[in-house]
Amino acid sequence: MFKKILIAEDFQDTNNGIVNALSNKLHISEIQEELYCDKAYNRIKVAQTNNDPFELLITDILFKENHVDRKLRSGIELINAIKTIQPSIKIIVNSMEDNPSKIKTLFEKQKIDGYVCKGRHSLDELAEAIYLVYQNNTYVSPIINMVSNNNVFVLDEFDLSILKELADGLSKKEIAIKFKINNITPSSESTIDKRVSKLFDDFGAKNTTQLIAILTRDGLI
Amino acid sequence: MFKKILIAEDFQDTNNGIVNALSNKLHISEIQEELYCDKAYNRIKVAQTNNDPFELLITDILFKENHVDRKLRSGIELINAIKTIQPSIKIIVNSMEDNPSKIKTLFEKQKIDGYVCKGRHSLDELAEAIYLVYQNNTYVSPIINMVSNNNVFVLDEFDLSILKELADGLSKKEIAIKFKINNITPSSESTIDKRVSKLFDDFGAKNTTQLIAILTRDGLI
DNA sequence: CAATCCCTTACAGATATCTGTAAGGGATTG
DNA sequence: CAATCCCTTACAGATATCTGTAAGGGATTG
Repeated sequence: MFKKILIAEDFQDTNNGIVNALSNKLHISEIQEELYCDKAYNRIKVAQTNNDPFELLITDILFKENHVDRKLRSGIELINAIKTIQPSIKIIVNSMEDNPSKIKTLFEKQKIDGYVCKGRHSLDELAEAIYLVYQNNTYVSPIINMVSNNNVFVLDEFDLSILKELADGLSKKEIAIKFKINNITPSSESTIDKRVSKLFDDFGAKNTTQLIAILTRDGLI
Repeated sequence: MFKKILIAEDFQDTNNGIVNALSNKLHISEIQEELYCDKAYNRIKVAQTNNDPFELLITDILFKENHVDRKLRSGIELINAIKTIQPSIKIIVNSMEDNPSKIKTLFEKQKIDGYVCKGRHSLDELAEAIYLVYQNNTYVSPIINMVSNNNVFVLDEFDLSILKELADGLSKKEIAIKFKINNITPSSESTIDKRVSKLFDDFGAKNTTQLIAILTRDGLI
């Protein structure tokens, strides 16, 4: 079993709960914890320099802002940074996110080894995840339906650019002008119109306002 | 100090963390925990019937849905239900919510005794809150600026009705018709227009789409 | 009780949104 | 290489949005 684990999680109660559970259930000798991404990064870097590296990182995605200046602003940035200095480290993400396509991206881009969705069985699932990841397998919380995700409509970069500008209060004419200035193509108002109308169909929205409401609520923009 | 406490919190890790911390720090003899609102309610009811009531409830606001049928769907509903059977019980809410006006409402309507915002100091704050609430004082996490809230624009019921319909894709004309049918007054399209325009100013939005984006992101609708 | 304030409502005019039609052009197919 | 498909673009017409003006009416103020 893993001997040295780091937990990065900004909620003190959750952090504490994980440490306690892992100490009791899995008998891991060294569990350290950090409340900030930057500190977690430094700790992993130092451990590696001292030839006593961490074997597993358990991290959240969202970290609350506060007055402290920080370079790494999210679990994703933390993982990216750590993977460049210690690519072999195992990573399990423990977060509230339940959007399958976002979790899929974590496995594909961040090359994580396990995903545990915070909920009524987090701790049991986390123990299971650690067990499987130790054996070079992957783990995803059963509540996340990774299969049905194939039918879900995917927003590409162009769609997202349009949607973000709309949520920012720009009219389609203004977006067309902005795209032309920034050499984003296609850029005609008509094409933007067409794209947004297609999204109405995909997401069952009657107009732009409802579309933005749906996507904002789902955290897609 | 309190002798009998119930914790209602659906995240197993958080729940576990709170129980551990309170056992160690405050030496409270009886700490029970529940992952569901309905079960928390029953436990409090039974304890009261047996003349061994809980003295303090620590609860979250949001509870994840799952396949289980449930009557009480949120911490707020749980508090309301409990206050009707045991008005004297002390209540501390422990949640991610950081909107001052929503927290203010909890104190005014749900008559809670303390509010702890989940974060890097949750456990320390929770211990402090329990200590103060035991002495019949109230507690609010310092990060919540309850004072500046006075300047924050408040959405009344009428504003909310309009905004929810807009987010649901109805045009202003359709909203006017719906209001007339449901005898919600005022109901003219012109008045609805005016209200929404005022909200543009309040929240710095250029149009309806941006307004709904802002309010949805902030969780106000 | 007259003046004032605030809310509701109507209406008008300039834009913006939404839907549908159609043309053109690059890429793919047979 | 002709046919087809898909994407981009333009344009038109019906609605919807947004802003501003103004009238009326109830509540408050002096």
